[in-house]
Amino acid sequence: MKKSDRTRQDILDATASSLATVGYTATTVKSIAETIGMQDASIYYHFSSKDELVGEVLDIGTARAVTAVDQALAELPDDHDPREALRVAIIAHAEAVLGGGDYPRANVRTFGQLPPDLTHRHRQGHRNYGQIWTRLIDDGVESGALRGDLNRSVARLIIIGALCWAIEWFDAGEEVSAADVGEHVFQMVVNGLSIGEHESPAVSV
Amino acid sequence: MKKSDRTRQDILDATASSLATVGYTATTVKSIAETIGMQDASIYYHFSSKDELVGEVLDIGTARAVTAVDQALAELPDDHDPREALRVAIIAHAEAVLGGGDYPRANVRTFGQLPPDLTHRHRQGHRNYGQIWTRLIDDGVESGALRGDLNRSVARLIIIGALCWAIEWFDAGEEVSAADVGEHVFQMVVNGLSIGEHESPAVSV
DNA sequence: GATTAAATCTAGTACACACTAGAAAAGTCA
DNA sequence: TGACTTTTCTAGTGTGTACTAGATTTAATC
Repeated sequence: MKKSDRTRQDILDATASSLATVGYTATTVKSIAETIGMQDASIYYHFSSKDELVGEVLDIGTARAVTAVDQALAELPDDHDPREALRVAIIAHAEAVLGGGDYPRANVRTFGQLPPDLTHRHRQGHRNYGQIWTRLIDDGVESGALRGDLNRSVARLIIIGALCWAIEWFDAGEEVSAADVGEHVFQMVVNGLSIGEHESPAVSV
Repeated sequence: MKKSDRTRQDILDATASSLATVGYTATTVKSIAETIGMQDASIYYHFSSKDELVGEVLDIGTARAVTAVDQALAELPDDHDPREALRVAIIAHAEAVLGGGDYPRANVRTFGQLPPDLTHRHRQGHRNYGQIWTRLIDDGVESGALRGDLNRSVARLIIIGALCWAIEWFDAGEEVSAADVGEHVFQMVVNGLSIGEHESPAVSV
């Protein structure tokens, strides 16, 4: 039972890496097998189909992202500012998706290119993840720290979107770190780019 | 010479629509041909390959997005606030990509799932588009309207990212319009979600 | 209406893909 | 060692893809 588990893990790792770098379509069963020195047919001893394999990778990815954010929030002091909670969550997400391992990256990278079955399978996971952010924003608005004149759902999706899209341009080799990206998103989205006084005109939505 | 041009246009339209809704891989030559009531082989009378066809659609998409933003900026009064320029550009982008036609949507939707050749082909177009935003941010910082303590390149990519990712969740049928999304991005990114006083700690990047 | 050109179709090729069946090898344990 | 199980391989199938060649039809021109 030992060998099988290790090979299985190798397959998952190789798949996560491939998904994260080249996406769903370019991730073929053959290419996965090649990176771990196997024949493509051998993959099917461990997984019943490509999509089951990919699905498992994506499950791990969401789980890791959720854990990263939850853990960061848990480390906050009890009397924290709601803005600080948002900051910590944003940076944790950025580090998980940009700086972290292949699994969360695979999740974001393949978003929008998965076959319907897989998309549907992960809908619930995404919803759960979204709820973390919904609560953060609700807390901020209800405590009076954040503006209440914006559509909270749209605000949530904009924050997550800015972070997710970063995977398309972020380069781990450059001088800007994953945490830097998170800090920038926080600064912009919470404090704003503007200097000094500015009206915050009510937005009718 | 008339018939050919019209058919060619039909092919381009069908391709743009397909790319915008199902992405690159699921857009097959056969499916394109079917939507316009042709045989797949007939496509090759008008285009030499799938990627040449797709490339042309993407070219049109970038051109339309650039035009939309440029036009919106051109309509501003001469003494406009740099923040207002950013606002107008953001909303124009949102409307072009979310509410507009299939061509700009195809561009954003297929980003990250194109074969290397096509990706490379459009790199310059994206650079040009990015420069519009670079100028807007530079103007804002240099006029003193926007903070200068953030990495401008990162800021630019975060704004564009928030807008581009919106294509993944935006639903034209809902009560939130494309312009609403743009307005939200502007409000968050420029004015910030925060209420009242807040330190803007220098970010070291 | 006949002749030519433009446009589309029929019928295929070649290839990459996910996946299968059964033989072979590698590992396990008495 | 020998019997058994687990794991991997060899060799294939079927399907969907982009794309081609040549016949056929449709449109334009004289």
